[in-house]
Amino acid sequence: MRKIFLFMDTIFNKVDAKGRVSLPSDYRAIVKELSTEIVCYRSLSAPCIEGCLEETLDKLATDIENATDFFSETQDNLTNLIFGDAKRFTFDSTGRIVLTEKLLRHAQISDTAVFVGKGRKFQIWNPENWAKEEARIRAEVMAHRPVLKAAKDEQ
Amino acid sequence: MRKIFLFMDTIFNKVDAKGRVSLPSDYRAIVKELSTEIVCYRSLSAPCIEGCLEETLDKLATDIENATDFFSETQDNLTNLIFGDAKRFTFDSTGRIVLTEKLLRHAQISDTAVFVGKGRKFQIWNPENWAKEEARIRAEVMAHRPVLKAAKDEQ
DNA sequence: TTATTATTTATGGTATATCATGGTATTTTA
DNA sequence: TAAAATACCATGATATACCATAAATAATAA
Repeated sequence: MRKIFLFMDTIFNKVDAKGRVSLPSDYRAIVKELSTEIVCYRSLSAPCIEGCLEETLDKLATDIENATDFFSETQDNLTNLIFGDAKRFTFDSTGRIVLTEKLLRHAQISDTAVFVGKGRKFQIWNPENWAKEEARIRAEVMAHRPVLKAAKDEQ
Repeated sequence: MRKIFLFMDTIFNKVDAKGRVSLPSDYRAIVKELSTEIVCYRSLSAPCIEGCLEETLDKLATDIENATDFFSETQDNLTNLIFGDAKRFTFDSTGRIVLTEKLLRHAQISDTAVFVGKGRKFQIWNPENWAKEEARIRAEVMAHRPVLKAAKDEQ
């Protein structure tokens, strides 16, 4: 089995009237090689869709199982929110998934979707929102550059 | 055998006069693939029905047998409640289960049931109650953002 | 390098299968 | 035998799988 998998790059794909989008071919290759599936959900922190491998969520479910007992309410809220929102997406022979109305609305996506790699996860943005977000992140990282450097030096 | 099984998504289905509801097809696929059954019981903490795979309850029974240290009186009482309340639900050729009066009353469900995925478990809600509950959870999770972040980072 | 060809990928359209749901028949059991 | 529970059938709506073409990328030869 593949040791390394990383969602990378930024890809612009068309979304048709039915919500169909081609999953970037690199992403598809990962899914195939690991014989798993993609899971998507509304990001809790931004107006975008978040995606990961099903096994990533499975790991989370197992962690929760082990960390708490069957009746625990500690993580109860979290599981409702995450798993209640998440949905499995399989792609057809041409490599497309069909995004739901709920997800598209949350990310304000109409005719174009931007896939942004995040390593173990990826995000799907509306092009304009992503442009703004990228600029914001760049600015913030630049502003915190010295802190980042200091943190590295400390190790 | 399937590597991963997760109850996910939020699905609204009709409940007819006999208490019949379609089990979401994704849920049915899991039951079929693992050749097990669905078990439902009244949630101990909320006005909803809780469901899981029979083998999940079996695991719970085993865990309690083995974990003598944690065999507290309260846990013992809880298991009495769960196992005493739990009931197997098989679906017919069209994929429907028939919920009992007791369960429907507890969840205040009349004509529509909302299936909410929770990973290894799922819940069945009355639509209005679920809307309120979801809002409550969202608010609470946002307030405890740092905890969420820590939990997410662990995966 | 540049031109040409071969492959893979993206995307529009359509046929097909699946699903949810109302209804009916059959079996169970009280 | 009546009442209830269960299994089966029918249908419209929806989602899925498949086909065809265009675009883009990679590979090969000049």
